[in-house]
Amino acid sequence: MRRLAQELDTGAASLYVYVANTAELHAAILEDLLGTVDLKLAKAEGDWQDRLIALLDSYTTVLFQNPALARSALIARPSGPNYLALVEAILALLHEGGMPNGQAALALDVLLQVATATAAEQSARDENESAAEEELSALVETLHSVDASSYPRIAAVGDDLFSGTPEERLGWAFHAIINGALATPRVSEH
Amino acid sequence: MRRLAQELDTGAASLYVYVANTAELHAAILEDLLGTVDLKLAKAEGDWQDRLIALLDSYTTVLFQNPALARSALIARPSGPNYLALVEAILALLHEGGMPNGQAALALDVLLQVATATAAEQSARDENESAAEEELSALVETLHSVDASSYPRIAAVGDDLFSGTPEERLGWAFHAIINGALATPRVSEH
DNA sequence: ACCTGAACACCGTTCAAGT
DNA sequence: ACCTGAACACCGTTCAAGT
Repeated sequence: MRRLAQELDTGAASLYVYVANTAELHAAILEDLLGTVDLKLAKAEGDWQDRLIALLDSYTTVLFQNPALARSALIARPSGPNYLALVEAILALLHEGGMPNGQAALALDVLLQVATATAAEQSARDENESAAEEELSALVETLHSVDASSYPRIAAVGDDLFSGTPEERLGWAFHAIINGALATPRVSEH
Repeated sequence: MRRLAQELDTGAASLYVYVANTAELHAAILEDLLGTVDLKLAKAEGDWQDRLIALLDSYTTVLFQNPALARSALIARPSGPNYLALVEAILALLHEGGMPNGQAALALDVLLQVATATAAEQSARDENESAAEEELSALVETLHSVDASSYPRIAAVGDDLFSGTPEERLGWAFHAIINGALATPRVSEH
């Protein structure tokens, strides 16, 4: 609030004429930013699943550009036209892939959540790079030096826990969620 | 920091002898809290998949108990023995279900991320209940009154976007991710 | 080695007073 | 209706000085 007010050469109090609180401000900025998501990716050629993943990648990239926003997007979702257009595009692709509505509604949530959370995670690292590197190397060290008799599965999986680029890992996650959503009926057996 | 210091009848500065910053403090508290996750659920009777979901539910419940912590857990993961034990238990169940190591490593990430993000989302709502209710009803209203010709898929899916309890929705997400992870090889075709 | 008070540099939000 | 300054009630972190 104070930073934005300064940018606008006014006092922070003045902003409260236009916005109720910081959460609302964040949601408004995000809604605006969502205008830069490339919706044309949904209508390109190729497999519906690949187009959906391209669209989700575009959404993730947009969030990556604004660290603090990604974090608040996890909590306060926007509801403007740009957000609706993104939701519509995702639902349309899931429909094209033959996913029943009930499952598509849930898949939408999980896909956006994973994309948003990944951006939030990564952007936090950007803000404090040295600390993040230290923490990661500490975790890698811990997991490597882990006692194979106490933690046999961690030892067995080993390097796989960290292998692959973030992009590959996120791409796999999208694929897995889409595949799983297709195969998982909504009224399950328990 | 200041609140914890007050609780301990000391100044905030004193805490920096034991902890480098707030992120480290949060990670330490979370690591401690993870000791209350019920790992016995992994060794109970029944389907490995149901046991895995019970374990993930237990993890989610623990995070629900501490709102602020869930949010920071998305960014700074702990690396203590309780965290390792949880990771080991999840990997063991995925192994029991016949999931290859490479896929299990990625599935672990996605499952914990979804659980953590869900707790973070929900806990933020707890902190400002009235604002959250308003926001949700505004979103429901928006999605209901949406122009069916501009957003046909949103209109078609309709109530499914909000149906089901949070528990059911999260349970479905876990199921879908596990199913998808089993069916999605790591080196994909693109 | 551990603790302290005080200070620095920030936040979001409210409110009476102005135009 | 919109804007302002000032204040309130917070933060995390640092640092010189104490024990």
